[in-house]
Amino acid sequence: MAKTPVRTRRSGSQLSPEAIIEASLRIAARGSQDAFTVRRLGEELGADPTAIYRHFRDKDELLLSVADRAYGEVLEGIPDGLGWKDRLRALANGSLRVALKYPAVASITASRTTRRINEFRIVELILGAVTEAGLDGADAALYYRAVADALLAYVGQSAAYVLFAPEIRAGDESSWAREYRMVDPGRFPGIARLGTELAQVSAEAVFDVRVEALIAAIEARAASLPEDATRT
Amino acid sequence: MAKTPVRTRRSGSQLSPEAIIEASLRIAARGSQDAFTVRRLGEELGADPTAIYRHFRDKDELLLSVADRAYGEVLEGIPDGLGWKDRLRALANGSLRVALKYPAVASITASRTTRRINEFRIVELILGAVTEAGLDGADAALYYRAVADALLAYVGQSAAYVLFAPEIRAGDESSWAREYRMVDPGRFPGIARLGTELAQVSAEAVFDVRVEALIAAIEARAASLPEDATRT
DNA sequence: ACCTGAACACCGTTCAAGT
DNA sequence: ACCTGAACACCGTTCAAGT
Repeated sequence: MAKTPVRTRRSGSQLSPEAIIEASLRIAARGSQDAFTVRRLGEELGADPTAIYRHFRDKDELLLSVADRAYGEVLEGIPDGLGWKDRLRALANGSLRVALKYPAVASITASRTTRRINEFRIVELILGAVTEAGLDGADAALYYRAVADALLAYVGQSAAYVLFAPEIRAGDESSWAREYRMVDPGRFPGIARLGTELAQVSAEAVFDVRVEALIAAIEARAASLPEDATRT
Repeated sequence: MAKTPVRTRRSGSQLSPEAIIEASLRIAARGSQDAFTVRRLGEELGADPTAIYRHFRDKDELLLSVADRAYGEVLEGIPDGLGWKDRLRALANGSLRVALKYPAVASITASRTTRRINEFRIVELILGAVTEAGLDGADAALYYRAVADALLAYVGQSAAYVLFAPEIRAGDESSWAREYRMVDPGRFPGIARLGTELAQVSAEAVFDVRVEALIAAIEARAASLPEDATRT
């Protein structure tokens, strides 16, 4: 029984890069209950697992293409007409949303460059925001990188976390309520005093603090520049 | 030929958790040229690969123990007597240094909790810093989490990056000089205008911006509180 | 031109057998 | 009480063979 393929699309077997990317996203959307492997991909496509090597050099090239498709989903969710701060907030929130939708992709992509069209669009969006904030030249480049790398790191971290096996996650989550509540108050006074508050912090609030810290840093840098920085 | 084990410590084979952790750190310190696998660990110890299961439940439990040992190295590098800002800077710089020393460990630990002694000490250090900055209660807990998660995300991202195969890294690094220089200036004016500056941003400068943004956020939050926040 | 399937060189982990 | 080694259920990828 247990071996019948999910979708039997054999014989014809007309594969294409698009079909493979879409199948990858379907698998990635299943989160921790379905690993994103070449063999699983073959099953999902109703083809031999190695058939994808006819359309992508290796799994890494496929991954970058899939990630760029996910970037496209992020961009679709960002409305027009926002000021630079709200544009960055929309980018951050959208990135987190899409990363949690496809955690297997987001967790691997966190330190990668897709060098594809939607990444270009996101780079342009961030550059536009820091420029609108009043930065230019080396400053704009530096703060662009800080924002881009930080966002990738944040959402990649969140994605990796939801991918952990449930037992591991349960252990990590309960640690504030267990191990951290049993520390010696003499040796760890801060932990003992703030144990309750530490257990109650929400991931959303932490994410907000981190995003707002970046926005404030851009604003502070722009404010520290000489007035004549009103570029043409 | 090619099969002689690196260190033959057989027959006696007196393994211990400490010896296994130290062998793990030696392997992890070899970075991308030597994967941190159970089989490699057996070779390093001059024992059968599966012998470690007599001392650790599974690879994950070993990893957390190894990570906590690495946290100890971070703490050793932080001098006494620093103010809260310099303490956080020393923690950030030390974390990055140790993460790049043992990238295989740091890249996996970025979204984990070791629940071991040195993690407690780092939590206490950060809590002490935000308290000294003037935060308390839910605020202290929230900004603790923002700092801790951000640091883990930053150094984990950096560690994952140096672990990539050289070809992949070369492709990512050259992208600013190649793909990003060939974009259509009409469609991506920001990229076209700042291409040179983007290629020149250093990873250290980006890291600094991110760390200083966190410190400034703590300071701003503390400054926004009513005066009477001079706790007992 | 594209797909198949056996095969290779890897993983982490279990378990019966040794000492 | 601890270590060994065969074995299992996985990985990504190559390549000769099919159509």
